[in-house]
Amino acid sequence: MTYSIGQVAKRLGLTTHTLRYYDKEGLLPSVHKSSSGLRIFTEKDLEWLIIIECLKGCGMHLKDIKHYIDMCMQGDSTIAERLAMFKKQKEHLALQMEQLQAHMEKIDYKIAYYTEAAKRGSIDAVQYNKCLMKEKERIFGQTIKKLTEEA
Amino acid sequence: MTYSIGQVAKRLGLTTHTLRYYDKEGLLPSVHKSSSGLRIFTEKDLEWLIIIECLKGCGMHLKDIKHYIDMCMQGDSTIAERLAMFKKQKEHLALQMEQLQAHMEKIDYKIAYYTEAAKRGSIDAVQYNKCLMKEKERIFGQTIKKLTEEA
DNA sequence: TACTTACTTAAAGTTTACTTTAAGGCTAAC
DNA sequence: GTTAGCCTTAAAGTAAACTTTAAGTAAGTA
Repeated sequence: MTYSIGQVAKRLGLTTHTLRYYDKEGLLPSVHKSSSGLRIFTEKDLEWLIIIECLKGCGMHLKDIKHYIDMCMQGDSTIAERLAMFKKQKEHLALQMEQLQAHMEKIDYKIAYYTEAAKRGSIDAVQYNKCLMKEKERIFGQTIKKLTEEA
Repeated sequence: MTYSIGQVAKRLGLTTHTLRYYDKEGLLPSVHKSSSGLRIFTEKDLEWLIIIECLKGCGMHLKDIKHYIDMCMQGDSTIAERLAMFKKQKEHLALQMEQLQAHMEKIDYKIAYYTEAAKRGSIDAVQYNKCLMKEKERIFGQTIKKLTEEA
């Protein structure tokens, strides 16, 4: 089973321009061309693209993704480096997840805050909800206290 | 307790340039100036900055963050819209976390893959580990199968 | 045959969020 | 009195990942 550039683009939510751009940048070394010059994508190529999207989604730059792909092309001598790269990305990803979790706490607080404000009819009145004020202290207190202590 | 621009920059991991840039862009309407023109940051301003960092970390653009801040300045008439904004951000954030989780699965697979390759001494030999091949199917199979079916 | 989809090169344009440069001036602390 | 840190405006520069434009060609499908 093979796919045209248009089919792949549609399914992965990219444009054909982007796929050609990736190809030009050396990110798709395994994509072959038909006798008439059309790009032919195999399932292996789709796997590559899925990994590219994954690494991009982790915040890796295209040039670093290219470096990884170059290593793959080089063969078994780069196995250790590739393993190290993914281990590093895992740590990075774990950090990102922690940060998103911290953001989520703040956003949940703000939702509670504005829900209370909507109920009471004004921002000023929210302070009378002691429970919310404690929550605020819990979420903002740490960061701000650190600032105060070291100032 | 108040802080200078330099103190705030240091603590929040920003530069003084960036803080002045934010100020210029209207993101820090509550920062006042001393008689000699120095910016004076209060704890309230730090809270603002923490929220700005949070929204930025969620992928929101500065101009949308500014819109939020403008709403805050407008007062109680915008409470409903602000609540809606945070609810939307929560959904967005939940999606992001799901995606990171999906990325993590792929990265864990790659770590297992290259660990096995390192152990066996070659990429080619990895395919003999049936367990890994099943894992690969589980992780890549779905996405690729969807492609195949609808092609 | 007409239409859709694909191909090429090469350069210019876009967006976001800064960062840098320039050039000069004020003020608080040591 | 000098140094460190702060201030101003205004414009130019940077990086990343595309996107767009131009201009022409070729192959496969209804």
